[in-house]
Amino acid sequence: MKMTIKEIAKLAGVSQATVSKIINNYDDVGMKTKERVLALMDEHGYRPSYAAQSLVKKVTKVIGVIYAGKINANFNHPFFVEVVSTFKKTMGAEGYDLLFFSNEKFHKADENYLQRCQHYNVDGCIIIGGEHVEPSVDDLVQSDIPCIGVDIQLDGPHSGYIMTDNNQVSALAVEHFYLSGQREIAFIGGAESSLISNEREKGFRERAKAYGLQTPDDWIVYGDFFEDSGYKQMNELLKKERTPRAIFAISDLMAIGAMRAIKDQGLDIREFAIIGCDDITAARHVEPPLTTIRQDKDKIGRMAAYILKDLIQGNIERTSLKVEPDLIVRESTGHEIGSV
Amino acid sequence: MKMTIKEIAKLAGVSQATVSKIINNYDDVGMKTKERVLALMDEHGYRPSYAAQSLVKKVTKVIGVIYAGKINANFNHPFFVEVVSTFKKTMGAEGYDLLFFSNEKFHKADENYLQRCQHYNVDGCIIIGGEHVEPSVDDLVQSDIPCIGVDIQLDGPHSGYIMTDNNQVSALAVEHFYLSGQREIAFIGGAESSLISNEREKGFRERAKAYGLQTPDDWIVYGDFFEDSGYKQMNELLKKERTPRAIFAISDLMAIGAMRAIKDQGLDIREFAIIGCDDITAARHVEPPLTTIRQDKDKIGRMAAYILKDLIQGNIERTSLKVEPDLIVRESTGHEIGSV
DNA sequence: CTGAAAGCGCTTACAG
DNA sequence: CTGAAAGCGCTTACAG
Repeated sequence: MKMTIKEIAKLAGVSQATVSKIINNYDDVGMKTKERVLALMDEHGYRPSYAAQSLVKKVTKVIGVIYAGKINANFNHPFFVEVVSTFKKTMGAEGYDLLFFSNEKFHKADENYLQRCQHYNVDGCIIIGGEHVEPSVDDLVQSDIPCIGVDIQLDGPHSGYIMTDNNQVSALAVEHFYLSGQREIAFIGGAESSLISNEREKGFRERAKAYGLQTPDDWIVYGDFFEDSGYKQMNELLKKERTPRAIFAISDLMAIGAMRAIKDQGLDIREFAIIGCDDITAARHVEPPLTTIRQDKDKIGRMAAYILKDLIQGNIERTSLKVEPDLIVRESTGHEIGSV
Repeated sequence: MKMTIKEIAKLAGVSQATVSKIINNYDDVGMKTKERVLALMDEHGYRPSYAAQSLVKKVTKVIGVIYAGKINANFNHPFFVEVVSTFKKTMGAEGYDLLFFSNEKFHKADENYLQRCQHYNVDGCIIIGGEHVEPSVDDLVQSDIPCIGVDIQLDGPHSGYIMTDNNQVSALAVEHFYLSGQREIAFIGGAESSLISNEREKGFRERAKAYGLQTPDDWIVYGDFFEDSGYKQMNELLKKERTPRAIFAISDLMAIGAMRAIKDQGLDIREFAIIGCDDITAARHVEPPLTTIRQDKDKIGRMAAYILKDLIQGNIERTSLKVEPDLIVRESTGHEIGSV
């Protein structure tokens, strides 16, 4: 059933070498021979074996996909799934397939990303960054395998990384509050160990200062990006002596949790101004619809693919890119200027 | 840097064959030799080449993932992403990695799932079913490569499939309407070519009949599973001479669209009873929270993995499984009995 | 324009 | 308990 090059060669009455040259588009093969062989390959549905090819060539046309870190970098994470989806499409158009490493056996001490990449001989890989990244990621990044990081800073000899300009994320939120007449803002961050959360907090503080806005220290609290933590932190904020009216939560889920907390306290949600982050589907559907900062998932996925391709082809070496976020204004900040 | 078995053998002062036996856990190797070689492999981070191994062995420990059909079966589809996520975890625990085929080059006439599976020599594959499935899927399913289908009926010699009991999906919805005192129900289906939509419609009609409920023919309409189509179809329903008060939409997004249509018409949403399907995140957050029929994504993904494993090991041949859905009662059907 | 031969990194009877 | 040798399905100088 499954044919080999040898059988095709015999059928065509030529040597293996000739068939191989046709497969690999060498131009020193006679037209008639070529046509005959091509027809035969087509007829028998012949496809050269990946294993044999990759054993002798260096190229595999396979990209490894790694979700690094124990938290927030999962296959079904709503942000990353969009990024990876676009990445997959873009790489797919170039003929690459994606190999997703499972790390369920990772407690086994000898598991190691570099080894696995070498085992499969992938042409390159994409690393999705979560929190508490395994040290073995670094061995991979320092190797000569091209790597592109998303939301993780990679500094290997053939690596790059890409992420949203998180400073700008906060800038947009703070600016929008400022233009809405808010003068005091609370901040609900993610885990304190999170690179993303830290960048956004830094941007938040700087920008608030630049606009002369107040950000009392006890109005800066931390959740874990999920809804319940937003609910809990908002309740804490509402217990303070002075309570905030403007809240920037660095994930939509936390913002939604915060809205729920406000309602559950019997307060009027219309008297609060809330901004989230991500623009998940639910953001449009909560009451009131949530103003949010959207990351350009599409661009991130697409650029990650382009950069990785350039890295693989040796067109570039180290590189990094920040992608601009967008402000999406909805009613949770009380008005509808430029609503999308 | 990247070692071969030959180098390890030389370092250890034994033959390749001996090293190979150690890698493959043959038990006829001396303890001391084994330990020495193992230590060496560890020290040098040696990992046998996938290509070389798979060339000579039949097993690859790689599973192909195929999103078949042009519609509704995407990498980032909210339902399938959960299913595949659990599938990945379960297979991962067994040491399998997942290879996602890209089908961006698919217009190229010679693309063919069977060929690609053979090319990579995958141990088996999972096929996610959408609409308008490519005929080439059938060649794969009829081959001797084990296949497990999700939301697609597969009848190959070594294949199985799994999906929610769609008849039961409708049964739960109809029953809930019946118990809420509704006596006339409208139905918003998906594309008419959709297997899932057809099963649900069939179940809906049968069960409504069994309960003696009215389902006027012009109250049975079709969208495309997305929000806007629900909005549009609901508007059509509201133009009828007699308009429905109870609506079963076979996706949450369409249900949410329908709710929006009702509100936009200036009608009181509280006078309608609406049931969706899927239990997406937004279902909890719309006003009023949406009653829905939840599919057990986790179980589907897990069972798909178990079945595929059994298929690969030859423990079973053809098989199929229906998974029970759950009714999640929220306020869109007017009361809160047994709310989750 | 075509083919013989070596080699890619492994595994597996087989012989000792 | 260990190793020499053939073979898995390809590609690539090289010679003709």
